[in-house]
Amino acid sequence: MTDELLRALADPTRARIVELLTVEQLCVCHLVAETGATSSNLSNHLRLLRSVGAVEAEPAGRYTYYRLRPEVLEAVSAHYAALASRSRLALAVKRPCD
Amino acid sequence: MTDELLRALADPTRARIVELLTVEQLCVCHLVAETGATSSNLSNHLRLLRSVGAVEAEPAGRYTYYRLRPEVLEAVSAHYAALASRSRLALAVKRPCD
DNA sequence: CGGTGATGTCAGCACGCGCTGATCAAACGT
DNA sequence: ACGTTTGATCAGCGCGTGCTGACATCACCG
Repeated sequence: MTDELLRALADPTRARIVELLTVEQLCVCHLVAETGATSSNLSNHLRLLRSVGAVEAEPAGRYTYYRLRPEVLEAVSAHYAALASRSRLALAVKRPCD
Repeated sequence: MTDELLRALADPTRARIVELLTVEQLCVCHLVAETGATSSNLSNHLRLLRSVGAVEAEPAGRYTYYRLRPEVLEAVSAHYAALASRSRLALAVKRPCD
């Protein structure tokens, strides 16, 4: 669970991209239409999402389809679930301040 | 599930704070010792974490103890779990590009 | 083969944001 | 009461990073 992955998913524009991709696979032109962002802007965001393994690209002729990698999202979910679980136990412990 | 909450948790320093607080409740002086950051730096981070509801502060005389709010972490986990679940179905759908 | 449209890349700019240092308030110990 | 310590707040600085615009590339179509 790298910080880079969490930071990549926490950006508003990229979070929007991820949300759109949870419905169906989309090519960049769809994302341009849905988000209103420029193609170069989206291309930069998609490159970052690729670099952290959150999405993968499938060139299809002139277009490029993007899809999510569910395992990665599942890993993020598990990460926060573990933090939540441990934090429940932590409420019972208080380190003395001396 | 606000973007602000996700962004707050994605910052490396704040992620470290959260991780430390999953073990036990700590006051700011402990966090200073554990992270090596300055108290004003930590105070700023803690204020942001408070503003998004991730932690709560309990003044105890001269000290201030901080603890996580497990429900919030659980909500974040559930958020990503839902994305992961939906994304699995999305792999079977591909919007035509015309 | 040119023309067009889809996508990627990069340099440059601007804004956001994290870090610092100074200051202040409150609480404890002497 | 006074000094010390904890912690919060704020202004200012600097760096990271997202956005843009121009250019390059590749695939399709006439």
